[in-house]
Amino acid sequence: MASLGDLERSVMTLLWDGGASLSANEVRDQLDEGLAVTTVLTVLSRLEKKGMVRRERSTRPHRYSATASREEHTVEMLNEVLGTALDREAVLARFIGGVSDSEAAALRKILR
Amino acid sequence: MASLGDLERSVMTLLWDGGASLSANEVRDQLDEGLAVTTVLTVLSRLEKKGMVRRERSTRPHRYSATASREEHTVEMLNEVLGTALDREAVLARFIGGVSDSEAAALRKILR
DNA sequence: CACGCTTTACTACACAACGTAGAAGAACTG
DNA sequence: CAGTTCTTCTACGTTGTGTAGTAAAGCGTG
Repeated sequence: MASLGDLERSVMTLLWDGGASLSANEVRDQLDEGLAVTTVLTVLSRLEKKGMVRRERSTRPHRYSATASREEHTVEMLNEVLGTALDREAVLARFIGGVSDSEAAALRKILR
Repeated sequence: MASLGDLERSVMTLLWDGGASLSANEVRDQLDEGLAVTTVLTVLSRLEKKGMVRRERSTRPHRYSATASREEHTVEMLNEVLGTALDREAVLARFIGGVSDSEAAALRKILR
């Protein structure tokens, strides 16, 4: 449902990491791929339809921002995947069993 | 990379949950969607190309089985998603913070 | 207010993934 | 060998994505 194409992901990366909202032109410039603005506009519209981008229509270049942070989005994806499991605990166990030591330490703290 | 279409997922579900290997005809019958066998064969071939299905070519109806268990596959997906995170710990923290109490308890045990 | 510049909307096309299946060829069985 | 069963190859429609042109809409300025 929230899978992203390459260009879509690049755009989201800008919106996620930049913090501030961007106009289509700013996105195009920062992408630095020599794309037409209309291309960027199309992608932004599609991302808006997917609910990943919010568009400020009241300003005159419309400004776009991510509706969720990168972390929130990633967590959503993780939950979507976990939702396909029959045995959630088994999956979680294996998944968590595979993280690094420092990550495991952090998790122990969280779970306490 | 390992995303599945609806039919592909249905087929994998049969192979995962059935345990044993299946022939194309058995898959078609168990799917119970009135599909042509050739349709099932195409899907099985595509799943084989994706590395999710193993095909026994030496027997005469070829028999198909999943190369990884459902859990293994799900964990793989989880790791793929986690791999897109910039701050893995932050993502893990939020993700784990959202699981149920009993799941959290199970994880505490795992992490000990 | 009219004109030109900027921005947006609409439409379009190519390409890949997937669902779907027919036609034809290969293999087994009696 | 003939008939039946199974597999391969090819194909077509649909959908998602990358890409962009054209036209329409909005805005600033004389």
